[in-house]
Amino acid sequence: MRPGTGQIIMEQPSLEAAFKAVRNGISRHKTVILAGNCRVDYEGRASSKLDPGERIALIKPDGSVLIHRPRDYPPVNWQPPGSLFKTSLRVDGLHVRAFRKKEREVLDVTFSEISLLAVLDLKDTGEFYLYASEKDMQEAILVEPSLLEEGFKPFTSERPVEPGFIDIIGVDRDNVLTIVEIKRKPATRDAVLQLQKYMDAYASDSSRRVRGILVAPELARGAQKLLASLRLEFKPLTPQRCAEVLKRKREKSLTDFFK
Amino acid sequence: MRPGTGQIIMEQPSLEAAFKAVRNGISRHKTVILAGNCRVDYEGRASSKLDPGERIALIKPDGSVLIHRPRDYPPVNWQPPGSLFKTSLRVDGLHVRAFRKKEREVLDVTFSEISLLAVLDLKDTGEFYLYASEKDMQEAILVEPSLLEEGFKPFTSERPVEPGFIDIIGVDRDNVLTIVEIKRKPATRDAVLQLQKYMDAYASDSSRRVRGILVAPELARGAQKLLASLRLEFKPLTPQRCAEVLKRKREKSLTDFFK
DNA sequence: TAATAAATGTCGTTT
DNA sequence: AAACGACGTTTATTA
Repeated sequence: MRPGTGQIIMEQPSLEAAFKAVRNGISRHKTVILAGNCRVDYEGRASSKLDPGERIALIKPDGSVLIHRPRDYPPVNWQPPGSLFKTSLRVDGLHVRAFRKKEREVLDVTFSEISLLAVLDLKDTGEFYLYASEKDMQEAILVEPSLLEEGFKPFTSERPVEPGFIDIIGVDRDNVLTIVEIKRKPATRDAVLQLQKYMDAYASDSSRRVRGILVAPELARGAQKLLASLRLEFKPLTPQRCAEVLKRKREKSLTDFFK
Repeated sequence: MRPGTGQIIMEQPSLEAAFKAVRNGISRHKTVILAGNCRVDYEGRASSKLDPGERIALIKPDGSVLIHRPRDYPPVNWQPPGSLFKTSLRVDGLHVRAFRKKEREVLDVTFSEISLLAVLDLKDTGEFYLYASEKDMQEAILVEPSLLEEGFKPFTSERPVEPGFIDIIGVDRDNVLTIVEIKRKPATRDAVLQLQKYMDAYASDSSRRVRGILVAPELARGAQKLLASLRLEFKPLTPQRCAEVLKRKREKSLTDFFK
């Protein structure tokens, strides 16, 4: 262990040395990384057996465990936060049991060989911001149509999100049919053409006037000219703004519920 | 790098050294672990920003990426298999971009400080066996009622899985009403009492004889006596066996489909 | 390629 | 505690 870092990193440690470091690391709520040959057994809602092979085990201070093979996005085995641990040294290797009493789930990992052991003291207080997806922008406009423009009335069925290809369809304050295409990134010429395609579909079987509005945080360079020539409109709106509106609406509905 | 192991492990490497090792490791399809202070930006179906903090980045040979904070089960940011990489050394640190062109998703990780770097060559060919859950055992008996006993006929609606509290209900070869309670683990006294509860519910509004069968891989010690005194029955059956039956059935139905 | 269903889904909120 | 819905769901299966 290097002084000042508070972390332990061992390459090809003996099982005995690894055992001590892992047990110590877990009890002190450090983040433990183990890489090497292991077998894994899970018993709970289902049960599983993973024959020996080289994987990475990640043990977090909050009691979550992840066993990762050198492929695939999801862990092959895992245990959610709140797990308890028992570490032991056995004849077949270093054994770590992660279990949740309440859920009656047990995860057993047995390392017969360890190529890397790291006990890290990770400090992570950084904020995580998740901005809304296009779907959320759609929902925001449906619950607060003035985000598009005053007087807009979307056609809504029971469900807040309409199926189909057109993001939103409705009528404006003058009862003019209005088709809305939403992009969460600067709208390109492609986005304009996409909207035009929907416009064509409606214009073909209707002689009524139809408005087409492209909603996006901004309009990309080449798109502006095309938009104007096709007599389409642009409404600037950011996913962030939509996220705020949705959040406020949810808080409001909660307030209404309690009053 | 230790000869014979084919792996690189560096503690507190310089960003320059880390850059070379990471770029090399990714291009050679090794498993790369990075731990240290980083910021993460994601842009795709949604967008996210993760302010600086200490995390673990896992880059797999199949092109999947996982960014793990020292808490929580799911990764805070990720990229599924098939991602492409661009690694670069910038003024603000070691930058790794994982992107998927088709899905138009980009993940950017920038390490300003690295406490651990590991480039591993994990060999993992071990088989993974997932045995059935209780629900799967239920389905196995419904598609192959002889698993319970010859002549058993479960009441089945359109769907193979019946809703409700009783696992399976049906009639035996003599047309006697039969209630089945399934446990995927050794059945305890509680399981016996649970079955008895369902029996009582049926006995109360019916004078017909009713059989109660407890299905489980084995009968726990204390349960055997209770079972006998309540005149209930036990049928040994393992989740593994059910999984095999289901697999065979699926293969058969596939064969029938093609002939 | 698109639609559907399952997952040891997980994780939150609401009842 | 149970139920319901969302998720950058992911994943496999099927039309």
